[in-house]
Amino acid sequence: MPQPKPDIDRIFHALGDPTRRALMEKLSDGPMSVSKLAEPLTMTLAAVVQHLQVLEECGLVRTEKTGRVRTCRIEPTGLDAAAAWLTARRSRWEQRLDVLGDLLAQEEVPEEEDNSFL
Amino acid sequence: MPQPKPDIDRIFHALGDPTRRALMEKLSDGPMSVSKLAEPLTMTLAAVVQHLQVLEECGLVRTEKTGRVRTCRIEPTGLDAAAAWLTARRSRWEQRLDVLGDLLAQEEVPEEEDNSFL
DNA sequence: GCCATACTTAAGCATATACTTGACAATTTT
DNA sequence: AAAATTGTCAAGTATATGCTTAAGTATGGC
Repeated sequence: MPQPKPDIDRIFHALGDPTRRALMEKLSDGPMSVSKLAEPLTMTLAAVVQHLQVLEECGLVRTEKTGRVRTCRIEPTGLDAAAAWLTARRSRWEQRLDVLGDLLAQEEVPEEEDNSFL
Repeated sequence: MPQPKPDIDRIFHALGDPTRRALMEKLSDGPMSVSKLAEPLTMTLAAVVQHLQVLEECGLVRTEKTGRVRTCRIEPTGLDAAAAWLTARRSRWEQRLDVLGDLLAQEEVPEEEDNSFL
């Protein structure tokens, strides 16, 4: 795998905004129209649409327009990459903390990218 | 708990920047001085320090200065909140998708707020 | 003491980001 | 057909962000 990165970059950036995370939380309740999503928010519909575009471009949300209403829903696999990154970091230094007990070794840590657990 | 949010807010924002995630990855190899961290990056030391401040303020990294060198290390519990958020979202709609499958087996998708099954 | 190392701090800058407004288009509803 | 609903699009703006430069502080080695 040469560079599977640009995706995770946009995903984390997307999740970095509190409004967008709020949209994700709202959508966890189930598919919803844009105006329904925007309803409780203190911003214009246009702003919400812009956030939705960000979420859709990085694969966190899928939308479909039927008639005049656009229905938004969570893309189930969308968060996988982010979850994988977090898990990898955590297992990495947990592993290191275990070993840290016995050695202050100067040996290099192997550059394994083991995502097989996903 | 009135406000358990501001923390996760800053954590996701911190992880939203690719340089800061790179720092986290580098620190997964073990504790490191600031200049060692900055070495492979194409930016000034000052910039790296600014990123480190962000990481430290949200509890992802802990630093300690001894002599003239500041040693940075990952704070093991730092990513917990973020991981918890992701897990919660995922389990939420996985659960929903399961129920939705059952519903679809019988009838059409309910249009209005029928979230009683959540 | 003197100089290099390893930061620290403050200021400034250029771009990115999260919005707003307003004008428009497509679909329902009446 | 007219009006209301639901969203789209294009600017524009104000602030946030990532970075640089430059000057300063504290420590360590000679």
